[in-house]
Amino acid sequence: MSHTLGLRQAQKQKTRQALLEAALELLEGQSLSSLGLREVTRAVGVAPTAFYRHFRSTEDLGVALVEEALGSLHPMIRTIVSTAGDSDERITRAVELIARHVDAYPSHVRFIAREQHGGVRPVREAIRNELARFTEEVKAALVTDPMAEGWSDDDLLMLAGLYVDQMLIAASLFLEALEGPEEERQRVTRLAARRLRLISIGRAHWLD
Amino acid sequence: MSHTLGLRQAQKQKTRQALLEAALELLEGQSLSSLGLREVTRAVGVAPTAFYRHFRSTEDLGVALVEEALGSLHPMIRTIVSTAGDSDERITRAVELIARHVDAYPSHVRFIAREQHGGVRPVREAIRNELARFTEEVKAALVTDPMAEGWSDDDLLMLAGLYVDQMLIAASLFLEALEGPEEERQRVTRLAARRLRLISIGRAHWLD
DNA sequence: AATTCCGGAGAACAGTTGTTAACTGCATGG
DNA sequence: CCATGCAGTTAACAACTGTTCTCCGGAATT
Repeated sequence: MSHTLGLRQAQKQKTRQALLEAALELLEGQSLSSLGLREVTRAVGVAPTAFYRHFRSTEDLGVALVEEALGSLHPMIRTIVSTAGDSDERITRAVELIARHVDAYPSHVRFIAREQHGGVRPVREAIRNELARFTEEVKAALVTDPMAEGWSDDDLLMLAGLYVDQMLIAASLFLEALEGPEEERQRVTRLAARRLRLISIGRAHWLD
Repeated sequence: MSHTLGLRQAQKQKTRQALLEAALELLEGQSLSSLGLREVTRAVGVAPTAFYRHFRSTEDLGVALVEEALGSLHPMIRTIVSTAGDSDERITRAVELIARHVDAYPSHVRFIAREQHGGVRPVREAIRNELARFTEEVKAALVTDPMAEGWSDDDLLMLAGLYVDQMLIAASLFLEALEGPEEERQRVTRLAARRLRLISIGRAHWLD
């Protein structure tokens, strides 16, 4: 299946990746809808027209970025939901993993947070679809928990969505705290953990 | 106090308002960081240079839009938190009010959702500050509730933030459902209500 | 009634944008 | 080894951008 790409295609994917990375960096200070194609090629050190060999437009590039950014998030969600331990331990571990992910891929997180409600429809939809897949995955993990007994499918999906949204909010808060003092990070950690704890308590008493 | 503005200043505020409204409309299809000053003046039917009489830049205009958009939201929050009745009634009423607000000011909601994490720092900060004020207000309302007995200040702020974020998420969902079928709006209504209900349950058992 | 103030218009600027066409050189497949 | 394919280049285009300076006309002030 995985042919060792020819020299030709290898070089192509290399500049394609360079374009994506340059775009991600430029997007730290603006939104996708204002990102110019020339701006990106200039940052890479390539002719403007080379852009068209890889993407039809910056919109197109944005959609590709969604896959890349949320692709890196996918394994993390798996790790979080498959963590063992009691409720508090799992929450602490989840927040910790989120913080670490933001440290590792800050521009990915920024891009998703920014473009989730951004000005480019196809990108918004790509993010929405991808997040819906995450939510389904979280829901599937919740079903296996004995606590899920008696829960309707709809309610489980609601809970999963609540968790996913909280994770995104937490990630966004960690991002803002990235260049701040360590104490700010600690504050965010505690806040996010307490939010998740309250949701877990609500979950435990949902069927009362 | 309220002088009837001179003809001069009245006309000025009129075109200023026209600029804000035109910008808000243009921002339905893009982000603030890609909004051009000429674009706005063209939509109003005024010379590009007239823009400078009112704003230093589109960033400046964006900050002004934050006040306008969240100003309209302020009284709604007051209404929600001051509503009487048991938990379920209050939740139903709150979701209803949110839906109605989105119907009345869709572009305001869109602007806030989009620029909360958007590419223009001063605007992000203005939104963050304004939302923090809302959260404080919600917290102040929560304190008056007998259920708040034994709660720490920090936990109350956490809960208030949770509520505010959920309201914003609900508003954003209603916005997406605006041009969709009625059944989609109903789905969002039920989803938002159940989310708030779960949070309220968690709140009721927080001190266990 | 004369003077100042000021919101807006007009023209011009240098710089940027997306897109087109025709090209070059090198890896690829016959 | 030769012919084809194709990633990237070069040059040029019309259209657009933010910003400056100069000016106009009418409201505001005295």
